[in-house]
Amino acid sequence: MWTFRMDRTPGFPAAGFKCDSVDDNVCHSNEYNKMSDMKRFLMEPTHDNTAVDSFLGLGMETMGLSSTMDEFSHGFDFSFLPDYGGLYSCTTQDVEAGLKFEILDGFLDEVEEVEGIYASHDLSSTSNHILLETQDKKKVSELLDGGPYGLMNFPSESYSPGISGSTGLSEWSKETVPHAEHQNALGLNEAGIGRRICPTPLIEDSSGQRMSYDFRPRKDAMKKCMHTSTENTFRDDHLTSSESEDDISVTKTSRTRSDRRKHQRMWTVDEVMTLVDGISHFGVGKWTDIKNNFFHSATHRTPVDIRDKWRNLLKASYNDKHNDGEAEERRKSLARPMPKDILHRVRELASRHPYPFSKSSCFVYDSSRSQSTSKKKKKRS
DNA sequence: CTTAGGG
DNA sequence: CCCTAAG
Repeated sequence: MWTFRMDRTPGFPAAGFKCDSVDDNVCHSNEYNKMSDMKRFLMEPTHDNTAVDSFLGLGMETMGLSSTMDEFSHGFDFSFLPDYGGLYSCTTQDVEAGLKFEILDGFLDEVEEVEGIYASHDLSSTSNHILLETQDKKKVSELLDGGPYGLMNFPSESYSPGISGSTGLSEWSKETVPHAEHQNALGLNEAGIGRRICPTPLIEDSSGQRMSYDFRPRKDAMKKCMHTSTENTFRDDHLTSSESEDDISVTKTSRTRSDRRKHQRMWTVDEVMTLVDGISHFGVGKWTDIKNNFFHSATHRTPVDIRDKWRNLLKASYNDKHNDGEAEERRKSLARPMPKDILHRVRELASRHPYPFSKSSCFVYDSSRSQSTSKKKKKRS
């Protein structure tokens, strides 16, 4: 089992930015060792995803997507990347890789929305598979050197999901859906997210009955691909075949587009960190900027969503601050243990930026510790 | 259209 | 997450 601890530093390459703090960009060398296992895992085609491919009819070649790759990559707009000296070691090939990744995910999203299925992003393993198959192994290796997953250097939002892997994340991430109703509907929140390997291509409903769907890509699917994200590409899988079946089994509830809270996607730790990074760069309140620069590829996560998340983070960090009581323990047993480091950063940023909470003065932070640790925050816009 | 706030 | 008001 891999245990990728989130010793991510402020300047993590997730967003392709350079922080004004010490470390910046590319993965730190000390992470290489940790990643080696994962790399090996990725390099080994032992996991037969071809079944999934054919099942979904998502074979890149089959769809002739490869031919359109150039078009895609050329039309992709990276102009949003500020010149923070932030270089993302992202070659054209990397971009294509990322695009392939996104495209596949785009189809998945399409499927999810249209069919109402949440086949979960387990299928992203398919993407990896394809990537690994289409790219020169050496090349892939290079890509991976930029991080646990080469495409993680893809300049947009947190492509670092891989790093967050670890069991801790899945524990944490599957909690964020408060309503059991959605949890059920999303299925993947129960077990899907966090384990992306799906040895079995069969999609089953909760009763174990196999279901068949038309996964052929649609016209607008392609269009959507351009802006689809791959945020939920966790890699914390440990091939627990026992759970793999649950990963895929998805329940389709009678939810329509009219329903509010359509797909409440839980925020991953990576996203949160990306958000924190974004806030440190642009400051609180510049949510469109943060969205465009740090969550560009995240179709969901509107500026408002980001703002909301920040609001919640503040609350979380606040709660985390002074509650060591018994109520906390009870809460923690059910909820995810939001990484302390993140909460610290949140608190730090919060002390720096006054959130426009005109009335709620319930967010009080002692500026004592945050000042001592301060030095990485830039200036407000 | 973007943000702040409240639901 | 959603909706709305306000700039």
